Amino acid sequence: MSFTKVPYNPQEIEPEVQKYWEEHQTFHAKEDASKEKYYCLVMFPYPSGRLHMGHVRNYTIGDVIARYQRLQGKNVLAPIGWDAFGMPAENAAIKNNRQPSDWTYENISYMKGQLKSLGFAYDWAREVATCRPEYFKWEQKFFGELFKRGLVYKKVSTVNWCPVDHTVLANEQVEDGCCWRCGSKVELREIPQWYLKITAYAEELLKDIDKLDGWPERVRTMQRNWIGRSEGLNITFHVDGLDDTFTVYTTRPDTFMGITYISISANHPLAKKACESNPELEAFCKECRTQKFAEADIATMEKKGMATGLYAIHPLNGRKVPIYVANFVIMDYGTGAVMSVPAHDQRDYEFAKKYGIEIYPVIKPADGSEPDLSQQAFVEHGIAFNSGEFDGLNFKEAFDAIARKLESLGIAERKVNYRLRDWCISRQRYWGAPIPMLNIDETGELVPEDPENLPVKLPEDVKIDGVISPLKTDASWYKTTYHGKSATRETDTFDTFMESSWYYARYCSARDDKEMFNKEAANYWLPVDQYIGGIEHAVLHLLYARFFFKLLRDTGMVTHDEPFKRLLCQGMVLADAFYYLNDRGTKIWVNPLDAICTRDEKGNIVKAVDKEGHELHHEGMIKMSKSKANGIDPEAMVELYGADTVRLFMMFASPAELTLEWRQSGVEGSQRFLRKLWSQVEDLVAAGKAVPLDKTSLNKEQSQLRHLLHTTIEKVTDDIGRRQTFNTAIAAIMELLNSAAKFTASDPQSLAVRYEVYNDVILMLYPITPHICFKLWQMLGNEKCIDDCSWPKTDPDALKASEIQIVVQVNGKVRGRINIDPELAEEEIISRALSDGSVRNHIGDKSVKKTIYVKGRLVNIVIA
RNA sequence: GCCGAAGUGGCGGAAUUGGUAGACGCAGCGGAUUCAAAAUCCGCCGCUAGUGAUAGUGUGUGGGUUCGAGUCCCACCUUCGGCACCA
Repeated sequence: MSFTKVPYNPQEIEPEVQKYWEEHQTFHAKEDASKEKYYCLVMFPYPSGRLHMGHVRNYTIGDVIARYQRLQGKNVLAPIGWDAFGMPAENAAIKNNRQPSDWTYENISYMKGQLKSLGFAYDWAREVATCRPEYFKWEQKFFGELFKRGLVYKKVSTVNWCPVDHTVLANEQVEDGCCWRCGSKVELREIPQWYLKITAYAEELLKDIDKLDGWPERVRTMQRNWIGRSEGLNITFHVDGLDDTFTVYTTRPDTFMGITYISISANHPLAKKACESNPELEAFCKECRTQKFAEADIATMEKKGMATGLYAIHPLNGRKVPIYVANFVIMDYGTGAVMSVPAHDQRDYEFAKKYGIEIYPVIKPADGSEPDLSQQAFVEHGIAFNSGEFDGLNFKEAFDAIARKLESLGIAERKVNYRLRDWCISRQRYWGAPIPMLNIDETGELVPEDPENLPVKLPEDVKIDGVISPLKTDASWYKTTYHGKSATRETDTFDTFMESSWYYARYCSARDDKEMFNKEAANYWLPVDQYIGGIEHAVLHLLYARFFFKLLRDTGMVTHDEPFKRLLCQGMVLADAFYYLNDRGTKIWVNPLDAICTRDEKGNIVKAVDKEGHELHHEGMIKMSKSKANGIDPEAMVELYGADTVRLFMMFASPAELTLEWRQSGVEGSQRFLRKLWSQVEDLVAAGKAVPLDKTSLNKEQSQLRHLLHTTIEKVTDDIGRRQTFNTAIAAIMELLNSAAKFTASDPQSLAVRYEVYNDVILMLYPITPHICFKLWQMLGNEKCIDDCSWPKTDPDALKASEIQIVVQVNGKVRGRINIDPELAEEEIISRALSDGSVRNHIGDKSVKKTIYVKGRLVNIVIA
């Protein structure tokens, strides 16, 4: 039989294989109690128009894991969908005078084609788009349920407000105190918004972080810090001369006897009361309220305060301490009032210095020395003094003693506080799921829309002007009735994080039209075994989703406590960035593919010019972004190299959690590897057909190749399955193939070993480069489709080596290598090591003090 | 300021539990093939000295523990990420 070699042509084979998968519905997932399930989830994309490399990296990692688990015999669910609500659709609508929905659906359709061209093994029958009423209907229904359970409330709160655009701005949309769109100065405004009581779950969300042992430690730390639990005391004070009290929160009751003033928020009721008779204070409070309150700026903001003229009575020593309004006290945390101990709190110290308030030390270091308060506060835990009956107590003793004393007076209680705030889910936007609440006009009562009237859909054919949401101007939409009474709909929409908090559960029965999702299906698939996405969601989405899952559990929808067992956060994708300066000195960024680079002999870029001849400045490797024009279009790369090359490069060039540097030469290297693999398989097929392997009659070379194959299978299995170090798995396969390529014998048993090697290599590469493996598997003469095959098994006989090399060190330095039978006794190995020529030279006439043998690795000879 | 992660050849990175530092790849250099180029194949490739065998040296810096340290401990430097008046 003649055999003609044809070059590897991904552009031809990839669409062909993709068509096969589509026609055979290869990746349709069905619940099957007899099989172990594996739910592999990637963070669904926002349909912005085109995939970017970050998506491709995320989804390639997910696809490798899903396909690997499939070969492991698991029943795999790998779904995909669209996080389809959000601002960009409204911006595009303004710019192009279009409907947000049309823009979104067109993008979905285009990006779906892009995903398919990358060969991802998704179950497309479970595709969801969160902007579809069939999806958000259930979210609205669930919201009504939460309202009835008391987990939803409406309250007035302070937000960034643009007076020109008549809209709320997110903190990120405020630039230097001005509106990002129109540039007018942002005001703070108090408007009513809907909240979900995530703080009711703060304790459990914190505690259950301990269970998430499949999550990166940094994400767990970030969530712990975000929740920010602290233990302290709420203490009530009387206001001197008034029949009025207020409460402070403190984590340092041990410093209680050192209070010299009280700080309260400008929004504190006491402050408001004091303002009534004090116009100067009123002006100051107003300034505090309108100052920019994005948290990052607060830290660097000048600490300012003003005396209210009111005094509080210290409940233990009876002293009158002044009450100040301070711009750094937040009404939303604790009680909005702080007992100030300048001797032992740095911020209080600075404030006291500035306003000439007494500093009174009550804690000294454990060594008994006096605290030095000349430059700064003494903030560490220590021993109480100047504190009467509490003198001599350490932090914990003083904390407890003072707490008990104040509790016995009925003016204090122990209190746990969280940094976490309730989740504001109102957005003054059009392109989101309407909040399904009604205001009954006559009574002002707030009620959720009846379930049978859901979904509350968005009006169609709207005019978006970017100033005011069409929901707020369309009376035919918001005017309605509720059980015969006239009512007004809520015109705000949900924060889009609502939709992404439960989509993974919806995938379990994505077409269900009777309920949010089918409980049986959800409890079969959930929790998600592996979740993959960007680190930017470390707190936001990943915290909301955990919270939502607990809500689903408490309403009886799911049985587990946590939605995501194992989490992988992939690193950013970087590329070279180049710019030149135009006549006005503005940086003009040029795409790296358009930069012609001259490199020195070490490969460093010494000169770069673009096509028009501008000399370019090389900024280095930075995150791919539109503004730096250094994004590499995945679609163009797939057209040029094929999906398998792109996938291989992404998985090989760096570990999944680290940044990935996009290098064209590296991509070409990946393609070179696939071409070599293709050609080697062709050579093997041309050399002859495989005969059954006879393990008893192998020569040394054949045994050695089999040994390498099976140790490689062991390593690759561990690297992909446990360690998730895909780059080292690929390196090990490359190493194996480098050896296999040198093995050209074509006697029947050699062919048998070579077929074993290539079959197993192709199975191991299948999760990473599925198209080429699909074809090569067929070329090797396998009849069963590779999609239905099993991961290669290691042969224990082949894992044993007949001879191993061990290193001989003298005083810890490598001086020789000896080949031994691994079963050899230790004394014999040491005696062989001692007789090695080079080792003998290094020992010379010195005496051997000690020998150390590390099994299968080395002998260390210690000499005087 | 606080918390976290990381510093290894020209570059991306490997070394999994304290045991051969630099796997694998990129770039580079030399050669084969070719009229030539591309592609492909073979070889070299941390630094210093040496024709070479080899020797010395080397994982951000300085100490320490150990037969043995990229890995553990202490101090410091740098970079990146997160949080930030949380009482």
